[in-house]
Amino acid sequence: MPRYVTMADVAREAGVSLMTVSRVINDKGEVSTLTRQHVQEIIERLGYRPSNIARGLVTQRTGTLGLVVPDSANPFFSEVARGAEHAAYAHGYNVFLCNTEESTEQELNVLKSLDEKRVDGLLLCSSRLDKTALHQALLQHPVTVLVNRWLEGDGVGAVLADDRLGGLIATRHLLQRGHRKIGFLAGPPNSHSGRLRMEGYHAAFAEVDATWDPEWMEHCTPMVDGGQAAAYKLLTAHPELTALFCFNDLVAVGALQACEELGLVVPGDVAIVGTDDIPLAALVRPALTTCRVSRYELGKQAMQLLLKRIEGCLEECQTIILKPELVIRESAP
Amino acid sequence: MPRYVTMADVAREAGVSLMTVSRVINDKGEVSTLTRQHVQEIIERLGYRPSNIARGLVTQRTGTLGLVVPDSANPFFSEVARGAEHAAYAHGYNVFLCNTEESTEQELNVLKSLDEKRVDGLLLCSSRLDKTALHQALLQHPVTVLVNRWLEGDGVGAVLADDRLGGLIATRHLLQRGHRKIGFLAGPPNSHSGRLRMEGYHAAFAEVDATWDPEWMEHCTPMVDGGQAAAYKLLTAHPELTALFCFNDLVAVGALQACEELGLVVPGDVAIVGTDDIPLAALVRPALTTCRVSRYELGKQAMQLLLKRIEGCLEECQTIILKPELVIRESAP
DNA sequence: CTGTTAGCGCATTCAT
DNA sequence: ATGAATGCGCTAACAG
Repeated sequence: MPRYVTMADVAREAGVSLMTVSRVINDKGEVSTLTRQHVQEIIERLGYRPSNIARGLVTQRTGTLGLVVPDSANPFFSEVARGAEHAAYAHGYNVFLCNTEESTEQELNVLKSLDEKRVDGLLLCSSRLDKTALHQALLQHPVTVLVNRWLEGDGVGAVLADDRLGGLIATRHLLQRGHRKIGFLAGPPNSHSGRLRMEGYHAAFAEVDATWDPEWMEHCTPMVDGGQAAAYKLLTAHPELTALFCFNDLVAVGALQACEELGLVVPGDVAIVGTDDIPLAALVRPALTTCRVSRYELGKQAMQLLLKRIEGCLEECQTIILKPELVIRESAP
Repeated sequence: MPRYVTMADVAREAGVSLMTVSRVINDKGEVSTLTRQHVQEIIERLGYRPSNIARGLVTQRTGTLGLVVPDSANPFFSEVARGAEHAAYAHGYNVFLCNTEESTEQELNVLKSLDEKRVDGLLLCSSRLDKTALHQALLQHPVTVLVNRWLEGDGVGAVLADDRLGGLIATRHLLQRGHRKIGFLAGPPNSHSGRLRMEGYHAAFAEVDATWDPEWMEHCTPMVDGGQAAAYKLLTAHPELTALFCFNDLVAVGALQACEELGLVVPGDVAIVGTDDIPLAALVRPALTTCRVSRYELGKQAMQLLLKRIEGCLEECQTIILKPELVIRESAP
């Protein structure tokens, strides 16, 4: 394992001092064009790469960021991550990707490890920590921006989708098409987004003076299996339902499968609206009508906000809310 | 921005020397249980977190790894990444996620940035660099393991799927079902995997003394759009084809769409076999028959190999080859 | 325009 | 069982 080339090696070889090399590297201070070129050559020849870790020790900035998500293989978060990574890289930062596996203990662990790595900033997606624990955790941390999660009070940034509006426009669409008995596959009971979507769902009924039945709602795990089971149960118990609004597209796909099992035609017998517009949504048959928030944009904007705050603009707009839009496809035309 | 608590702060507060604190942190050397507890308490109270970057400067090990993928939002790589990240985290490492965006220039850039971060090791997935450039790049780098890419000669580790075998069993399945005119949607021309799958495709024909026509092959971008366009073209030009073997599942989904447009029933008129078994494969209708390699396993095994090599076992088994298995669903029963 | 001195936060080596 | 000195590779603040 041959040692890394150091600045001292370059300086010796070039016959100059450390500082001159440092200046060339950082394009700082006045260095004569001649020596600059000379040093440049030596750097090339020796294949010198400045150590960001040594540099970080003195500058107190590592050029690294932490990105914490529940599950980076989930198509939702993988897109958010990509948007975030892209924006970070454009500003010269590298990002640590950390999965919490939906576990709060693991979430605390990764936050600690990122802290020890001295990341310059933190992007925390869909944190499952409760208010107190989250506050506590952020105290020890550098600049933080939350994605898909809101925290009252202090000055942490946040980027969110307007989930209430999402629930509203999705349900409104179904109501406009004449549906009155609309089921809601609500996702996990402790999901903040889920609660907001429910509010929107109720608000839409209120707009047209229609009434909803609490029995029309069913919680489920936010995946295909969960959606299938919940849809099966709901449609069996309430054959009067003519439409379903779903927590996310995976759940909606599960609902599609449940309808298939029950011999119900979509959208003829049951119309279905999902949420998120993951790539899958356009590929299943019937293709899903769904409520889109750009996940890539979510990640990108969050990262840009984080970077601004790192660069010092802590007063910078604290909360960004992305509006969803309805994408009408076959499952609820 | 309050300064981080340092070891000196802890030492002063505890009334001991730096070394004692260091020993407590690293669980090293003999420290009396009493002082250990005392120091422990102060650490808790002050919320001290050792700086991995300072530590890295002296130990020459950062506890960080680089993970380079073409596109982390691609379901294939996002699963690989998750397996890799999981394994790394289990060993106390954090991983930098880097996207190359399928660009070799970008790939070189991220490799450079990871080098400057002094990562302890590198997991390089589906590198698009040619042999020479790859060799050149790896020279400057610490321990490296390749995923989905083979490089002859020196001692870099590699974990790959047996793509030739994949092509073989997929095509063999179609031949066994009586198909003789089988098209091949081959993916990008410069894809190594694609070439191997083609070999397997040809080998399967040879097994049963059947012949294939070079005209039955069509290159395409490895995504839904690419698959759709290529399948459309191929099926139009060669109406005699009764089956398609596809570079990956996204391409296969594109082929499904092309069949729909052309009024061809799958699998009645055209049978389709994909590759990878991404989650989507089971969700489209008809569900895809496909050739599965566990992507999670690919990432996990690669990372474990990398870690072993970092820990010193450079002679450790250099190449791991994962066998694919055929998953039979509706598109080619 | 260039070099010198100092120190970032920690672990290693040697002393006590 | 504990502490003092030294240096990891680099930049910031001064000097010259």
